[in-house]
Amino acid sequence: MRSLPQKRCLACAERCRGPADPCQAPFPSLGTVSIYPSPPHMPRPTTAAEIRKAFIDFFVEKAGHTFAPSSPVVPHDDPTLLFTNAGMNQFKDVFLGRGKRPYTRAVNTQKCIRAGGKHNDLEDVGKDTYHHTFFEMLGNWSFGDYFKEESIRWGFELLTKVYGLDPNRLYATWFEGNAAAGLEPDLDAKRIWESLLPAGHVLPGNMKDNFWEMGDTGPCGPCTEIHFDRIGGGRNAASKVNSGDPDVLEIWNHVFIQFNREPDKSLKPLPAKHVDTGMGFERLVSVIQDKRSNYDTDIWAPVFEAIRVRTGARAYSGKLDDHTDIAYRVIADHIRCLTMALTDGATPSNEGRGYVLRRILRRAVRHGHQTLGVRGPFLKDLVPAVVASLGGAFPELAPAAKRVAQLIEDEEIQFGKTLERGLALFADAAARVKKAGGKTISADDAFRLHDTWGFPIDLTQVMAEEAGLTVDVAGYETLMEAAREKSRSAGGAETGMHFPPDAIAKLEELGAKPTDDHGKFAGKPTSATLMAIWNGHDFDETAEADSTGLLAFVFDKTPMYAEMGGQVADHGTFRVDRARGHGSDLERSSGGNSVFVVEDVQRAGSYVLHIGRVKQGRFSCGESGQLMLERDRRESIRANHSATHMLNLALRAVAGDEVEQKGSLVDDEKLRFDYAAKAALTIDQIREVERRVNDAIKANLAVDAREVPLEKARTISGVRAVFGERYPDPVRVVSIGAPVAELVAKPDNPKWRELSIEFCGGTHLGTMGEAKQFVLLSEGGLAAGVRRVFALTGPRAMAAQMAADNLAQQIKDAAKLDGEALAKEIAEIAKLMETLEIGAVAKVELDRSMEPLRERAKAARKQAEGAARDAAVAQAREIADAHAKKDATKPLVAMINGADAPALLAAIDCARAKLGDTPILFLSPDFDAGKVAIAATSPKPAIDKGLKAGDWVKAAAQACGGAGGGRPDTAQAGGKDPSKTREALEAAQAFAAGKA
RNA sequence: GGGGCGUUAGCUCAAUUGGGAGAGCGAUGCCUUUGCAAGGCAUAGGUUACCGGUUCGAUCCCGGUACGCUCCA
Repeated sequence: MRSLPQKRCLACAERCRGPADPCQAPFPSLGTVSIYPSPPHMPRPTTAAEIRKAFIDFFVEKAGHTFAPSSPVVPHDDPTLLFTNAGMNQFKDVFLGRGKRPYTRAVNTQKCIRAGGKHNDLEDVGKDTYHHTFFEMLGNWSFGDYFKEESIRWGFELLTKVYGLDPNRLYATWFEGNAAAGLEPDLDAKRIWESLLPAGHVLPGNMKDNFWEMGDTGPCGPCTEIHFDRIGGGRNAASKVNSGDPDVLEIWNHVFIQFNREPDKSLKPLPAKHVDTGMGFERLVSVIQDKRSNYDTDIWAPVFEAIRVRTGARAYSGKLDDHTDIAYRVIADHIRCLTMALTDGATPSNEGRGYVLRRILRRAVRHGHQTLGVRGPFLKDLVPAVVASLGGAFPELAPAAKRVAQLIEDEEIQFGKTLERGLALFADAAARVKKAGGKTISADDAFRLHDTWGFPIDLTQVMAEEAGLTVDVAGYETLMEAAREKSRSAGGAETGMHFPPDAIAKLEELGAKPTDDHGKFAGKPTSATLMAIWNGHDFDETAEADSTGLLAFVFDKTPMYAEMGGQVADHGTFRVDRARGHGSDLERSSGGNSVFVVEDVQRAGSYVLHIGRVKQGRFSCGESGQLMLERDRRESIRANHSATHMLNLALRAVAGDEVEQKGSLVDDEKLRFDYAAKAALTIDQIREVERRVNDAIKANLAVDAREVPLEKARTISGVRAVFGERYPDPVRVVSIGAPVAELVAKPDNPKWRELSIEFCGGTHLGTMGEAKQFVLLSEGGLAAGVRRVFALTGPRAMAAQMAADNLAQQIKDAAKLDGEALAKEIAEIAKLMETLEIGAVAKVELDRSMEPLRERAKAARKQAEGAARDAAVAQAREIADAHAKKDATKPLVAMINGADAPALLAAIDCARAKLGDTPILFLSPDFDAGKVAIAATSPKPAIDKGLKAGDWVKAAAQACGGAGGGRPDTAQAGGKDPSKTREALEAAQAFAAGKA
């Protein structure tokens, strides 16, 4: 390792080349920026690791940026996003005006995945040199701080001075404007670039290339792209910019965010202007290392080597259309993506992002199996190579490696099963085609193989080819498109209230102060002033009871908790009681109270929105009144939230330290807790978890919450923080069992590990005793490696306990019953156990105590069935013997007592054995059930004469109000009127006589 | 979020106009064999996932729920 001193350069001009030298000629237009230090004298970064480090160092050291580590590729708090797909994702709230950071300049390398969403590069991976599902995005950001001038000039300096790229090979594009969209050209960017680059290297660009939008709505603005010509040599490559030429490629995009795209498609200027830049790391490395393909850089070499060793394939040779090389690229890309996504907490599954991961994995497996000839799981063995190559930049990889490899192996095995089943189904389809003399696997078969059984279409094609068949791919595509359309068209409508960033800005303009919500923890009735009324589109001055739809009220202060951190919002009311002196004289004289019912509470920037409806009267901005929350609801939520913390602690104690919170939901009815764990909890573990939480309740442990500086708070031993979550500074620490002050006084005390200490902004109990009782309702799997438990507290928990106790008693009482009464009672109890809320432990115990009862009921049922059958057979024997003595050839019609359909059939069998070729019909009335069972058999000779058993029983059944049928040789029927048994018998006799 | 498919004995799976729930493997017992491997015979094992509906009758048809597989967004 080289380690040269990083001296600041004082005579940079000697080494710096290029048209603009910031060391010598600082940007004249920028007072503060011009004095940033000169680039350090260090060797040109050449390895990927050096290049990454140089980027971050440049912005941190030169321009006061804060290094903000990459957020996880799995966004924890953005449901609109499948994966983190750009560097700005973690700052989205800042751009939307909803959040703030303690800094205004940030830099990082962001882990990104582009697959499955709006940006989907999955299908392109392997075919070219630059598409990846996983990649790093280098970026620097300004949050209402510097703008175009600094951003462009620093970018230029980094590329030319630090990385040593030749300015004559750089090109820049600027937004030319769009009259139709009402957008001015970005002449600022044009001017700045013209001062830096050779003439002819600064090019206008259109809406598509140079106007950036985050999505259909949201922040947007013009951007300027920096392109690099790999060939150089003094040529002018301007015509090749943005033309798809792989040798002239975009490397860095600087976006200047200054507008917000509204739902009605109009553009509104943002209150604060931002800079968002992104530079593809892998691409930059290829440029600096002078390789024509990203895959030829040192980023991929270790992963390729691991693939070679594991699969025994020949070495990677970098050819574009060579199948082995394609397989190398696909597998290397996909294993990087999978390792990172799984490390960050995603799991392969059958929906959402998990499904994207499953597809990625299967694609890699197929390339390995089909092209490289591997058998069995092998991707899992490549994880260490990824960790080795990326673990330095992303320290979270190494500790997760073992778990990730296990997940991958499980998934590979599962895919193996899918393939095996698919192969069998394919063989079936192929055999059918061949039998019919065809040559083509039908579109239906191909589609079903894919859609229902997950058998990939290209595999079907390969298999068909080997069997000398073809596949109707065109028809398959048609079916596929139809299925896609069906999925798309079924999109649901969005609900809720839209509160755009410019509404926040307008509130600020109107001088509305941020909502003071310090009272939310106490939740006491608060006298508040109505500052603004938002109707979903505009601000109103007043609101009346007959106005339809939801409104959002903003107050100067509030006792209500807005939905956050998995805790639901408070409900409540806002009242103006004019008789008591609120409101204007006019309104008072008009009399009456006004009531606004709050159904939801949301945060928007620093404001709290109280969303609901006017129930009575009218409201005007500026009025004061009482804000009150629903007390019972809040109490239940508090109990459930504190219990959730204790549950987290208890789970860790019982199921091991690897228990990692994956999410939680606390509302007024229950609590839900998701966590990562290898195995399901045993019933004993559930009992133990329950006991621990209940012990805390019995001990009436005090719950304390206090804000602590983040740095300090992180040092408290045993503190629980949700992975990937962003915490404010200072952070609120919630501790159960010791005052926060004590924790902070001695943060490394190992005793704290036994307490529940979490970063949490939710509302909690004063003492655990208020929760009264805790019952764990159920435990189950959510996805591979993720478990979910539901639990209750307070009155609901007590009710669950009582229900369990009652059922236990009911089961005890049922033990005294016998026969049918017992069976009925068992069914009754089973139904109650399904419908009632009962603890998981109680459920298992009740089930166990039911077991002997079920056994007994079953034995009794079998015995009863056996007895009924024996009785029926005994009667049949007598009847048959008597008949044999009289006239064995005549059809036999007789009544049997107390036989149901199966018993009748047994009786028929018995009689037939004795009588040989005699047609037999038995029937048996059941007066209790109001039914008549009928069964008949007819031997071949009788059938030939027209006595078909099916018709015979039908004739008998119709005579007693029923119907029936069956095969000519055996048939069953039933009547509904036992009082007409005689008629049925006569009808059967008559029918048989007519045929014989 | 929307589709498709599945759930039958301990396991793998059959069962068509809706009419008597089966096979193979495994288990158990007995027989054969000096013993083993094995073979022969017999037996047990089922609320056809759950709930409701249609029907004289539902594994089968219809609706719902749960779980699993799978495709799409």
